Amino acid sequence: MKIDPTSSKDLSAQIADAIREEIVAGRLIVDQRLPSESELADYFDVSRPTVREALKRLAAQSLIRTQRGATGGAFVNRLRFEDAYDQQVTTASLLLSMNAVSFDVACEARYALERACAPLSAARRTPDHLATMRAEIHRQGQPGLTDEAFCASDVTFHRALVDGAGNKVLSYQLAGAVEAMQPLMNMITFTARSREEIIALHTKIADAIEAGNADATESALNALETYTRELAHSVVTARASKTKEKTA
Amino acid sequence: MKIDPTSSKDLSAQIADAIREEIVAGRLIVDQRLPSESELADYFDVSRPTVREALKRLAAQSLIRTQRGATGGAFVNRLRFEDAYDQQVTTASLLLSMNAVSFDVACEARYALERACAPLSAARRTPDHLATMRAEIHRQGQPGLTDEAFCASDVTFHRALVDGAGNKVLSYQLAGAVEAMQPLMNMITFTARSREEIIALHTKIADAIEAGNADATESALNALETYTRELAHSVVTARASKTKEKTA
DNA sequence: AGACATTAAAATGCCAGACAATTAAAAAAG
DNA sequence: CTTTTTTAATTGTCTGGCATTTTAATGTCT
Repeated sequence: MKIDPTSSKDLSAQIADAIREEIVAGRLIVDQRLPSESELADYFDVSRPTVREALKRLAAQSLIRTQRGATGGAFVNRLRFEDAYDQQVTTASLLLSMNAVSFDVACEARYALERACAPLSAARRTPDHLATMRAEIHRQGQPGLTDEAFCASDVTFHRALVDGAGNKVLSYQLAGAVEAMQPLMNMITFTARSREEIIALHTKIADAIEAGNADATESALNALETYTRELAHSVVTARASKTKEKTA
Repeated sequence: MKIDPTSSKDLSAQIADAIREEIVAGRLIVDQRLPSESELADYFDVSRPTVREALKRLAAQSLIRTQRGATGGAFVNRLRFEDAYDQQVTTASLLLSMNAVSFDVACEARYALERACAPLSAARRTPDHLATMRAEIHRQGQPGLTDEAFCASDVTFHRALVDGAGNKVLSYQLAGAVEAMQPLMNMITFTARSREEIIALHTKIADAIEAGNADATESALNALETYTRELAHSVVTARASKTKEKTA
């Protein structure tokens, strides 16, 4: 575990990299205590603030947790799926918004991933997952529901579908894709008319899942993808013509 | 943008959260300069080291970059797919190793995701992608190839398959799943015999992709998944009986 | 006036030392 | 033996400073 004082990188970044490497390689294991900040400062021959900056970097990635007091210190953190979700969602959202990812590309990715879950979910979903899906469909049909609430319900519905596959790794991977889409989805304000259609397609999906029919689930998802993309295009077209009107 | 000095959380964590929120909400945009460390310290009524710890947290997530000198400072960073890959791979690897995710679960997720790319890749892959796949298959057939090199080549092959879909979001999501599997795959040391079979299946996949045949690609991937899992089981069983022998 | 060297200013990077807050263990008191 | 007090270790935070880097401004010479 060494650092290079002549490198162009920050010392704190180098120290963080060195410790991260130890964790990834398994030489520092879960719940193991790191040396105290003073000891690390001595070891790397830097000051305590510099060590602290390095530890904060690791903490930002949930790789360590710190505890105060006599038996306190920095401990290797067991990275939980729940912790990773948030980071995944934040990262995926920013990737989409900062790289001008088009609605089509994001939508295609999302439904491709979701279709990957469909057969598993049709086979394994518990009554709980199905109940969640039905409940959200019901909520989506209620009049007076705001666009934001409709979108949130949509996310919950799709997450239930994904979680129904009963594979935590899949759920983790999909969380980012589904939730990061929400801001983009919000650009399409759901009219009463399009909600009706979406609810019908959601019902089709839930029925297929309930029947354990993988093919039907997949084709229902296909229909939903097609409809969503058409909707987006019509919104974009409508906006474009409106802009033209104004500039004319 | 406020912090609560009575909160149990670190001040630096609160400040990082506050700034992150500004970035995610789009109130701080790409390449915008943040106030200097001293100004932030004044604003949040904390010391400069505390502000610095907060900024290092954000830097660890690639949300900001810093620059020294007269016109330097912290700038909102454009999160690139390449930057996100590494974090995604690290996070996914640790999730698998720290949560005792079984080979079966990880394998299932990986191939489910990969099948999601298959139809798109069959339709859109460029000659480049195909050439990469063929080259890796050839490499895998060479005698004297180490297990590590074979695994690395396997990863490259599958990444070419995924990238062939021509969807950056999909590639990003799958990078973690595919690469994080490598340590688990390494547990199955590939014998000369199993390599033969895997190469045959890889060839089947490449042929299907070249022919633009989505169904054939999918079934070839299915065959590969089945074979991989059988291989893993046989290895586990063999190890178990060996252990029994020793203890007996 | 223009080119080059010097200086100044602003910002981050880093350090030393200190004190506060927290926590658990050790010691003392009952 | 139980409860209370003390002590020690550790992280959290602050103050103040110096080093380094980079740009802009200034001055100087041709």
